Amino acid sequence: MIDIKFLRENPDAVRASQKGRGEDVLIVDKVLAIDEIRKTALDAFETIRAEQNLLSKSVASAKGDEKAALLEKAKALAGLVKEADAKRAQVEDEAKALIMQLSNILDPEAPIGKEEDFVTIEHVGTPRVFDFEPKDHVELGKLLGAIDTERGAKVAGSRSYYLTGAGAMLEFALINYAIASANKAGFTPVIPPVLVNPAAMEGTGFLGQAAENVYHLEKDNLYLVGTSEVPLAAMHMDEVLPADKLPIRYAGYSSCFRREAGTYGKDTRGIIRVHQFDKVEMFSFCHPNEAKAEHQRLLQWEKDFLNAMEIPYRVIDVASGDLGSSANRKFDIEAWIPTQKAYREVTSTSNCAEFQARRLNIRFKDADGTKVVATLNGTLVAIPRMIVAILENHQNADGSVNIPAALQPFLGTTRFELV
RNA sequence: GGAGGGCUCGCAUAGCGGCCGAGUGCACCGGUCUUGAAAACCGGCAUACGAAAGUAUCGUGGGUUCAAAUCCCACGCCCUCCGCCA
Repeated sequence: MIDIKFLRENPDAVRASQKGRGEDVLIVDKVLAIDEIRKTALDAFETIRAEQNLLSKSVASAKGDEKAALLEKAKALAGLVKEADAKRAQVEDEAKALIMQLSNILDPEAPIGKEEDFVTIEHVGTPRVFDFEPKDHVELGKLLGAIDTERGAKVAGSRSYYLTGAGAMLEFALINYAIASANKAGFTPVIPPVLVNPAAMEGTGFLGQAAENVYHLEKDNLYLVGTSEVPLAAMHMDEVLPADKLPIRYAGYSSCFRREAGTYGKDTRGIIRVHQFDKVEMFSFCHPNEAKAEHQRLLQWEKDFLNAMEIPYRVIDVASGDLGSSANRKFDIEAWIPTQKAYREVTSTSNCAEFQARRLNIRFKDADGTKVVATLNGTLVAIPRMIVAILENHQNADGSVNIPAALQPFLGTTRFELV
C-alpha cells in the first residue's frame, strides 16, 4: 500500500509511476478525491460522536424530569450518530480498497517499458561450445533416471513431474548447499507454513493482479503460497521490531504452488514451468535507508550461487511494466540454457521498500519513533530451473552429467551416470 | 468430529451496563536517599490519526442500548477432556 500522506504531497510522482508500469493513472485522482470525502466524513462523525458522549454523560448524572428530557434528546441523536458512522465506515472502506490497488512507486532507476525493455547489467561466464549435439533436460532426465514428466502428468496432470534417483539427490544437494551457505552468511533458516490466511496473501500483494495464479482452498479459506516470501513477510505482521535487530534475514525453504493460468502453450516441455516446486528464498527486513544496498547484497548472494554452479548467466534490470505490484525494482538472473540457445530466468530479487510492510503493519522502533520497515526478497535457488541449467550445461556426449565442485561434497560423487 | 474453559495496557490479574482508556502487582524509565548498589519513597510508563481540542482501540466482525471491556450473535485463536489419525 502506498502511504496516503506521500500521495497527497506527491501526486505527480505516483501518476508517473503508475504510467511507467502501464497501469491505471486516473486512480490517483480517484484516491485523492475519496480521501477528501473520507476526511469530511470522519470529521462529521467525530463531531457528532463527541456531542453524544457529552450528552450520555449528563444522562448518567441527571434525575427525574431532567433525565427524561435528556434521554429524549439522546435518543434522537443516536440515529444520527449511527448514520454518520456508517457513512464514515463505508467511505473509509472505499478509500482503502482504492489505495490498495495502487502498485509500489517505481525506483527512478528502474528501466521504463514493457517486458522486453529490460536492461542487461552484465554477462558472467560464456556459453559453452559443444562438440556434440546437446540434449535437453527432458532427455537427460530420462537417461539419468532423474525426471519423470510422463508419470507426473498421469498422476497430477500437466506441469507435474517426479524427481527420482539422481534428480531427487540433486534437489537435496542443492537445498543443503543453499541453506548451508545462507546460514553461513547470517540468514536464519526457516521452514514456513505453505498454507496461509488471506491477510498474509493480501499483505504481500499476491491477491491483486497475481490472484489468478494462486491456489485457494475455499472450504478453509486458506491459500497455497507461490513462494515462501509470503509466510516469511507475514511472519512479523503487526509487530514492532527493535531497530538494533535489523536487518533480519531469513532463508526460507518451502514448496511453492502456482496455477500458471494464462501460460497455455508456454514452456510445455519439461520442468521449466510447473505447478509445484521447492525453493530456498532469501528474505530481509531492513531500515528503509538500507533497502537499496540490501538489494545489491541479495543480488550478490544470488550471483555467488550461480557462480558456484558454474553456469553462465546474465543479470537484467527488469523493466517497469514487468515488475510485480510490490516491487519498486527487480533484478533477474537468467541462466544460459544450451538447447534453447537463450538465457532463462532462474532467480529474481525484488526491493519492495515499505510497500509490503505497510500492508502487513511491520514497523521498527528507534530513537526517532516508530516507522515502517523495508522488505526485500530474492531467490537463492528454485529447484527445477536450477536442475535444468545444471543438466544441460554440464552434460557429456553420452548423456552423463558432471557435478559442479560445490555440490560434490553433498552428493559424494563427481558425475551422474546413465541408468 | 464432540464437550467444556479462556482471550483486558510488556507479563500476571481486577473489572460483569454510565464515575473505565481502564485499578493493582511485577517488569521498565527518571528522580530522592547511598561511597556504590539493594531496599524504601516520589514521578513516569499503550497505539493510530490530528496543529490542537478530540476521536478510535479491552481477540475480530456484527447487534441491543441514550450509553458496552461489561449483554446478545457469529467467527478466529489458545487451553483441558473424549474420539480419530501421521
